[in-house]
Amino acid sequence: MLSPVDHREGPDLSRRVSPREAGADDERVTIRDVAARAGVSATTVSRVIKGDYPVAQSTRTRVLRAMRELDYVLNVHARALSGASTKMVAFVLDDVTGPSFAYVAKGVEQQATAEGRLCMVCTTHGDPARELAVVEAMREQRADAVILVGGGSLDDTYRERMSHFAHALDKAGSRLVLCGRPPLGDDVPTTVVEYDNEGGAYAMTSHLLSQGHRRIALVGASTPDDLSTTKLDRVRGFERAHESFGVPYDPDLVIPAYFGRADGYAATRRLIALGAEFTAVFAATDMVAIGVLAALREAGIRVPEDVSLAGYDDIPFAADLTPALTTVHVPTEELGRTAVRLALNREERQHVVLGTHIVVRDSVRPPGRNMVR
Amino acid sequence: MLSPVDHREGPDLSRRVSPREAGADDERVTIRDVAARAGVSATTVSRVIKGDYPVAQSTRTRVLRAMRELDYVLNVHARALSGASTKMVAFVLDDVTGPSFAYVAKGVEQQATAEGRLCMVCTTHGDPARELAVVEAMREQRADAVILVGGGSLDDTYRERMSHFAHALDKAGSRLVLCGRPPLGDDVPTTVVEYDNEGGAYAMTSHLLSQGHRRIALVGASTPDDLSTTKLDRVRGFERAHESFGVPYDPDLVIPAYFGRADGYAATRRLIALGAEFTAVFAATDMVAIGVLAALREAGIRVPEDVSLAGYDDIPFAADLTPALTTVHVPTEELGRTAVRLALNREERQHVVLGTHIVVRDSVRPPGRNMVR
DNA sequence: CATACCGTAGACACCGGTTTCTACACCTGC
DNA sequence: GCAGGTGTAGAAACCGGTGTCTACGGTATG
Repeated sequence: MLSPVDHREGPDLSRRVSPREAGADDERVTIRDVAARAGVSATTVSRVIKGDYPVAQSTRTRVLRAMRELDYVLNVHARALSGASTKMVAFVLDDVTGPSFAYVAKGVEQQATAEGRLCMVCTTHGDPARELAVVEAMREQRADAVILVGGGSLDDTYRERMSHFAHALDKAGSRLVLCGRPPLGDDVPTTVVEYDNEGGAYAMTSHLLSQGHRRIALVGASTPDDLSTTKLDRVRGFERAHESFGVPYDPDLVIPAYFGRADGYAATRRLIALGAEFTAVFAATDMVAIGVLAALREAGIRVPEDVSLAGYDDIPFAADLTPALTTVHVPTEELGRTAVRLALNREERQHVVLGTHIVVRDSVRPPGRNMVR
Repeated sequence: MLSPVDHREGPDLSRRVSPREAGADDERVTIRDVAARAGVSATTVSRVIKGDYPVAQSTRTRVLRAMRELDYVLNVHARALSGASTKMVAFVLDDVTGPSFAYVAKGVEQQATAEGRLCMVCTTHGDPARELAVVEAMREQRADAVILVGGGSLDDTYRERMSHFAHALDKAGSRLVLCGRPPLGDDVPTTVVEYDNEGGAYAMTSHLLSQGHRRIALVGASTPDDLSTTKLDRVRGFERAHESFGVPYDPDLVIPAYFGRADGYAATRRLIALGAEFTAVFAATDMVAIGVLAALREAGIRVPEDVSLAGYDDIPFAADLTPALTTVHVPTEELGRTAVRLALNREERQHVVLGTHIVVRDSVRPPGRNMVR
């Protein structure tokens, strides 16, 4: 409850400009208030806080006591303004409720905390325009790093503007991180943390083929309006595995679909209605797999007795489905941790690809006689 | 690639105080650089940005062009320092990967965006000390609102320090929001958004009782070291329903457990090993229910033929379990949205309780003859 | 013709820490 | 007894916007 303004100075130049006078109790305590109470200068208080300059023990004690008594809280904006890092990383994703995104978020948060950073989260709902706007906002915030998660757009003007941001952030001492999406180009200063999308799809398709499946439906290929790199890579792995096994695949079994539960469900119903022949379904994500499972079950098709089912992502619930879902594990948490670590420790390699591997559970079996249709 | 500094000005008063000279390419563009390029004062540029003061159209155009050419980015810290709101809300939760938390987060993010705010996320991993530290950090950030999600601690010194923060934030024009946890006291300036934990538990227990169940195991009661209010309320609903029905409940069937999948699993195995008699299990959360389900299945007990199972929270996967889980719906997204809305629009009521309701699916049936054991 | 007013724009202090440069007391050494 | 060093502390400029006060050209008014 100390007056925040020192009145020792003569009445001549005082009060003249004091916007403080209005609200009687708007008491924000500044470093100078602490200084006044401790009987030292603001400089000394600052030094006590930072601890990087010798301050006599007795002085330090007085200052600390004054801080406590006044309930002093540092103003990060003032600190940031005078050149210090903001100690903040920004994290941009499609949707917090995406089960894998949440785990990336956890990894980011974990590592950010470990490195003494706070964490901003922004969602884009898959809108590239909003993503660009959000990145711009992060430039205003002077974030230490801006982490973009999830498959990016391949649109040219989008890539160009994103490259611009990468350069701008770089010049400002910050960093653009692409997490789970491919680089923007060799000359663009970014940190890239990918995982082996194609390899996982290749491994899973190989697993299905080696179990004897010859007609595998892939649900979740690219739609004309969504050319996300994640999809492209997963489809490529699917194709490459067929080539390796010398097994041709039926293009009619490669079904474009978004990555939601409802999309898997709808696609499968359509597939069944069309009378397509298949012994296994490879869903491009576990969410899609859940939809596929529901549609199959509804049609009286048993999994895995009649049709095998594989997913992608290894979301936490994959193991709790009935049957437990065979899927591709993606190191989501590690993805987030790595993104932050690399962005803040620039001496490390700035492009890594994390491995994926298949997790065999109960939803895949060799095909029986009773092939669908 | 435009030179960020305008050199037209005479050499008379320039360069005098220019710490910029050192690093050749550390080009941060300020409002004054824009002003120089547009041939106006910094004040005018500021007015063009804010748009709350008349600026001649021709001047505005010149300024906007200069901003574009220099790739000017506003500095939010400078703005925040000179009194403006930070346009940020902070969001503090246990764990981003908790399925219900993610939905609260989504609601918070949604509403924050709608109100032109950015969103900080911090996790505490259930540690009250860390929660206090995080709230302190948010005070430093001058966030417009600090939203605490999830059952809080009942510890006295914790409550006292949290009350202190509430008062401090209030004085600073900010707001502490308790989301899904009870008020700290009448004199503490907080916004409280709860949901009817007890009512949901009451409704679900009533549902089970009305189906004829008389021996219902409650998995997920309070442990001595975790007296979270969420648990307490759910147990109370369970008890109150029994009273209403005039059915005594067996205290041995009220099992303390944490809220994880593994906890439900372990508790159920213990229950079975002990030879407890029950026809239904009410899991205190859906995650617990998943563990319970796994343990029952492992023991050869069918759900719902042999034992009925009910959950709490209505997480997105509840409908995809086999059998689809009967559970209590919690309006998580609305919880998040409401929290932000009330905190930023202070004229509304600052304490609301959202409703919960049961969602009947396939995991509950009237008890058959073959009761366990 | 002088005064008043309107629209527009600049000067300058200020927000709250940080940093550089300077200052002073005290001690050491010759 | 004085030059030089060391430990500690303060004054003032600065970071980059914003608010307030003043100023100036031009038109409307008495």
